[in-house]
Amino acid sequence: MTDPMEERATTPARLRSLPTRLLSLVTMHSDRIVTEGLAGADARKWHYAVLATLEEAGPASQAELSRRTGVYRSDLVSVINELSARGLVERAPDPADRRRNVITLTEAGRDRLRRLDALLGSLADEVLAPLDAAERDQLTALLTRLLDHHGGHPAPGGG
Amino acid sequence: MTDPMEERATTPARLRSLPTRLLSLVTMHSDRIVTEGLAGADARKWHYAVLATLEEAGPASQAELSRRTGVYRSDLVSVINELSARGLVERAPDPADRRRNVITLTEAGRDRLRRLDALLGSLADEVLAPLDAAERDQLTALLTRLLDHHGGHPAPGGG
DNA sequence: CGTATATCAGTCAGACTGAAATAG
DNA sequence: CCTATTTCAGTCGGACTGATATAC
Repeated sequence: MTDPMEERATTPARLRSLPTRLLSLVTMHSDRIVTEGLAGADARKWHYAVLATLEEAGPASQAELSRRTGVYRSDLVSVINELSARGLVERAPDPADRRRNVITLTEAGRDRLRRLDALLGSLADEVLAPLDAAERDQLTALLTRLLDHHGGHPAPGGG
Repeated sequence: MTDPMEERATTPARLRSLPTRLLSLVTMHSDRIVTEGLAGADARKWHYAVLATLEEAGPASQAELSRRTGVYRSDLVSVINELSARGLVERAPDPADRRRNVITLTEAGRDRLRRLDALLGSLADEVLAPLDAAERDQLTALLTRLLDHHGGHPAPGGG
């Protein structure tokens, strides 16, 4: 059919220039790099999202964390389980509203967040390697406008 | 915890500016728009990829299509099943190499491809709505460089 | 009453793996 | 013998839904 020597057959031009496909493919690479990099540090994306949110906005209920991070309430349960098992957050009942748990960042959690900040920075470097600083800003700006237009992360299920 | 009136709590700056996260989130919106749009036309992303590849590069074996589109050989089976059930492609044994099936685009497949081209164009418009033409080109160029750097679509499993 | 919270039990599509049967 | 092709069966994490118990 084609030269058996070439390892990766060429993809049609139509597919190569489709922006929605480009987004999917680039994100697949990016997600893989980030997921594997975090796994090497015994962490996951949601861990970082929760820790960063707690540091920037202070203690919060799980529902609040869900709204801020985009993680589904149902999935947040296990994330908080994992984080508290590692001593990175504390989960305590809210005396003011006994339906709620108050999630608080511990000192160990703050330390871990520093490490993950650095790690994610270098992983982003790996993903964006071929772009210079100005181009990275350009990309970030364009993506931010798209995201704002489409309403940020999907509002996790009101279940 | 915060004003109960606001529906979507604000996401921390660190998360909002993380390029890898931006990619994930934008792609989630983009994929949803594309998947739902195609579903409304009784099609899926792989359908389009296969049809476009067949038109641009001519008849090919399934392994060849897998290499060109990035669809896994195992998943290609059902895609070809669906396409041939709709009369959009024909699957016939290759007399020159009886391991192979030769997949050929039918006239109906060519027509369908035209429709999907138009549909995907308008779906891409929807995804990129806030960007003008120059910005879309910028985004496409940046993503293309990232994709080339990371080696295109992952080479589907060598089984 | 209606609504929000935390939790659990699942579904579902998509990426990916392993292995069998057949053919080169 | 080793490799390539098609196919099937199945895994695995991630997004997402539904139901329940509890509290407001």
